[in-house]
Amino acid sequence: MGKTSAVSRVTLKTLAADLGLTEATVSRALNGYDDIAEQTRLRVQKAASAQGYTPNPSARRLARGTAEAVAYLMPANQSGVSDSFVGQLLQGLTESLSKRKWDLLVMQTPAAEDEANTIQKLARSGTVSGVVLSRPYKVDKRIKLLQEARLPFVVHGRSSDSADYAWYDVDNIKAFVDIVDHLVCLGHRRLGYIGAPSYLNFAHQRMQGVRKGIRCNGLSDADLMVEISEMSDLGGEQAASVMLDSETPPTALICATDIQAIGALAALRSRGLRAGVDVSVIGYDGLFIGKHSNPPLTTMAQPLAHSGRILGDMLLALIDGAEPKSLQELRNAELVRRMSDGPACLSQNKPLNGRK
Amino acid sequence: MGKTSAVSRVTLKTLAADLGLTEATVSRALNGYDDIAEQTRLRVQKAASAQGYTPNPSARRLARGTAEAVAYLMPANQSGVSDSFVGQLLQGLTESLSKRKWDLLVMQTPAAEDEANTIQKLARSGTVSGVVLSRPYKVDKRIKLLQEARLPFVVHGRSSDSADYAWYDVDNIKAFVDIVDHLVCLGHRRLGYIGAPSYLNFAHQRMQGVRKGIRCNGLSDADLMVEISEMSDLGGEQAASVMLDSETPPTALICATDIQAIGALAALRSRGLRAGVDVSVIGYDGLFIGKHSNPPLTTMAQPLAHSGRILGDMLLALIDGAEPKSLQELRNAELVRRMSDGPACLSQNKPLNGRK
DNA sequence: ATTGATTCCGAAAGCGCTTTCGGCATAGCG
DNA sequence: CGCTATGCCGAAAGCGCTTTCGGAATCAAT
Repeated sequence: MGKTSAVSRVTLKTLAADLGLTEATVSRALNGYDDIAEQTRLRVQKAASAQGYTPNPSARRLARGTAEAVAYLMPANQSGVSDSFVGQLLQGLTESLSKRKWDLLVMQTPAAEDEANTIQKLARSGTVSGVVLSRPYKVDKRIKLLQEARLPFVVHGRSSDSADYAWYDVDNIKAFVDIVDHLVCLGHRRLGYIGAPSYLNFAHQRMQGVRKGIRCNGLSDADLMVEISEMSDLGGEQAASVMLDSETPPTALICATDIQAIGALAALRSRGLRAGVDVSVIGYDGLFIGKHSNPPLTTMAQPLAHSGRILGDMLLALIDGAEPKSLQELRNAELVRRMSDGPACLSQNKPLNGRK
Repeated sequence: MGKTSAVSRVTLKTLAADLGLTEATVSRALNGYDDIAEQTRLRVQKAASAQGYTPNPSARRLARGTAEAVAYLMPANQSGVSDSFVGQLLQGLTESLSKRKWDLLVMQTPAAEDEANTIQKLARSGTVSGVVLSRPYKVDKRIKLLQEARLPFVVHGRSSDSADYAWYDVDNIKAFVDIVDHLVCLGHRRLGYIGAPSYLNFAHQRMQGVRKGIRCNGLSDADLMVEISEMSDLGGEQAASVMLDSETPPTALICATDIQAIGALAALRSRGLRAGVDVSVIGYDGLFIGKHSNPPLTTMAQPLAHSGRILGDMLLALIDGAEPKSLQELRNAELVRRMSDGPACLSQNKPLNGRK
């Protein structure tokens, strides 16, 4: 038989012909215009679903002049460790968008130089009517470009100046102040911070939080040791090693991300140190997997349960004309204590006297 | 200044007017037709990039009759644990598609009943010219629907009858035979298998693999204890608990996924059993996080490094007219030994004699 | 100088849908 | 019965781009 030619498409034209109506009438009937007799509308709808008519989105978009689609800009996966939140976020986004039957595109901004290009193309081509941007940089060109292009967008996170656009973020500063508070309460006086590259604004914020926490608790910069590493277990392990092997090692390690914290735990183990008793380790993210690390990781859990849907809803509202400034949502992270934190050993807090 | 009206779009028409040419000519110049004088082509290209012209994809798609886009059908996230591979896969897909500047849509097939509907709409509307499907069921209606719709697609994984379509998969059977072999070599004779719901075909395959391994090693069904659980740490923990608390507990636990294996480790710990010495535990997936479990998890690592790109390339080839059957790629998983497996204690192998 | 082949560009149709506008009915009113 | 209002539908233009076709030049060949 050979392959029969492609299934002949059912278009407005064929539908209209079948019904003895005009394309225009059928279109209006299907799109809820009120100048169509209820009876014909029913007839049309029945025929449409019977023949399995589905409008060609390109044609519709072209005619309507709207994209009926939004794009998600994936964060560049720098260190090989894929971001597990992407899946969840996308799921939420699709949920939110499906209410309007809009499409979700995912894109990656390639090399930094092409960034501008990519965004501008996106805006000018009218491929999408909105954008969700994850994990902005401290100063993020993409945001400026989106603003200039007048393309509605919401940011998952915030860049340094976040006054003028819509975002959904967690209060990183507060979260890390809280961590410091907690640790100080436990008697820790010499802290180590394992940070992430600060061009990522969340990393910057978390660092700020730690600094603020230090000040608020009457400690000085001398009481804080800082190492920046890449966001991977290895990075965390190396950073932790440096601090642990220093003259006056901190009694508690605060990590910008759980991944790094998990690496830090490895560094402890390899030195025979017990996390939670000899040295405290606290991460951030609330990764489910922290429950099963060795020992289970105490962490600041960020609420990303419905972040995807929230971002989606925000974007839709924005496209409908809402004020960006009215769409800024700040959530709080929550400390979930597992086993990697504990009171400071007093002996360790005064090593200069104790050891020498 | 109030907001200036939307940035006026630069279209073929405006471009052509500026250049004193026809839209048709400009279009052909930009699309590499050879009936355009080299000199005008240059002139056009210069003007286009100067004015930042980007063709409207809807218009182009409509005119060309091709979607220039493919869809990724996300696996439904059943147990709350988001699939971390989604991010990686998408990254690979975008890479592959960007070669042709095609778009990537992600969709989720909603409730099982709507599945047919969703797929048919996808096919009939011409939204995309191809589909990537992840994690098929043992018998997967979506696959049949895609075939009937004559929409090119590649499957990440295989359903039970995989002869006629393109797929990329790991040899699950071999992987689990290998696991059994390995365990038997280590002296284990009583095995437990923590499986996943077998409507997911990979789960079925893995189960088959275990069974085959048992046979090949001269063991009988009586030597294998099986528990099916959902794919989560808790599921794994519960399943492991059941086996561990049975009359004749297995000396080694094979888990369909790392997540479950990690749960199984928890079950061991809570019983004071040492993974790797009292009971062996082997997972599957090669999740990075297994390095940091307690103890580090021995696992069969599946190669999903470039799976996204491979799937993308396959799909493009398919759309270009390649034979589906010629696009079937089977990879092997690889055992990475960490700390959760070890030789069987002889005493444990004969508990009926030893204990009673 | 005439013919035929090239080279290059314009004209025009069309992709499938939306939307405005106008017109023919029918209904409602005095 | 004539009038305007109303309900319903067809006609037509257009969204921005592609692609086929034909025609006006230019060129080479006889």
